[in-house]
Amino acid sequence: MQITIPHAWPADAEQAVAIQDLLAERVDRTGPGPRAPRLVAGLDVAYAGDGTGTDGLVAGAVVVLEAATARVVDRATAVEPVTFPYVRGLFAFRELPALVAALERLTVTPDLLLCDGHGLAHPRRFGLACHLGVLTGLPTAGVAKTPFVGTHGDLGPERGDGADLIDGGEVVGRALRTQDGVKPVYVSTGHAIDLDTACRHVLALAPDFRLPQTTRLADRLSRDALKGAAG
DNA sequence: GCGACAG
DNA sequence: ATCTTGTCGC
Repeated sequence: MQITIPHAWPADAEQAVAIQDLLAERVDRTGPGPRAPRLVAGLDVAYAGDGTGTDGLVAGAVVVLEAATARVVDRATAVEPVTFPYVRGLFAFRELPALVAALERLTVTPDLLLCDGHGLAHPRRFGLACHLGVLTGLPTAGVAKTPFVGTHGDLGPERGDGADLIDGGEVVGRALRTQDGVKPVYVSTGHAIDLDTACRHVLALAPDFRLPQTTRLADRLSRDALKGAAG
């Protein structure tokens, strides 16, 4: 799929924030989004060299699963130099170049993108999942391993239990337990999907492990791509 | 100023 | 995120 970046590349954090504020208006918060997506893609990156600075490489990976069978139907990677430092709330600008390049190498168009990180659960309501949603026009959701913004009450101990993430008086995501007695993941919508639907898909994609298969496979693929390119 | 900090 | 020794639990 061809992707056009609708903004100049930011030279510093201030410009990056301005871009987020601008593009945040383009986020589609309408639900329900795809009830039964045929193809679900997982995205992740791996770094070589400095994990926070601008010296290393970033490998982006996309793995597309057929939801009904959990079979891999497509995959793509791209390795790029890191061009933006790690700044809280702005790490999308570190990962976007590699992820967009990988998405462009896909031979199919996914019905849903699951990103490693947050979507609306972001200080400016524009986390990586929202950014990728606006760029691609596809439904997206974020699955993060640790909370970022917001607070939530206690959630039950069993798989499927959840508690809404509240920030600034609004629901921005949900702490969702995907395995009995295991730490929850943090799901937030990115673009063109609602929270309940996103959580349903995340749960369905995580039958055996804490993280969805899409994320696990993309994580492994991004590390492999890095080895083949750098190390 | 201090602590915390998506990946 | 990545590096990496040591440790706990199944």
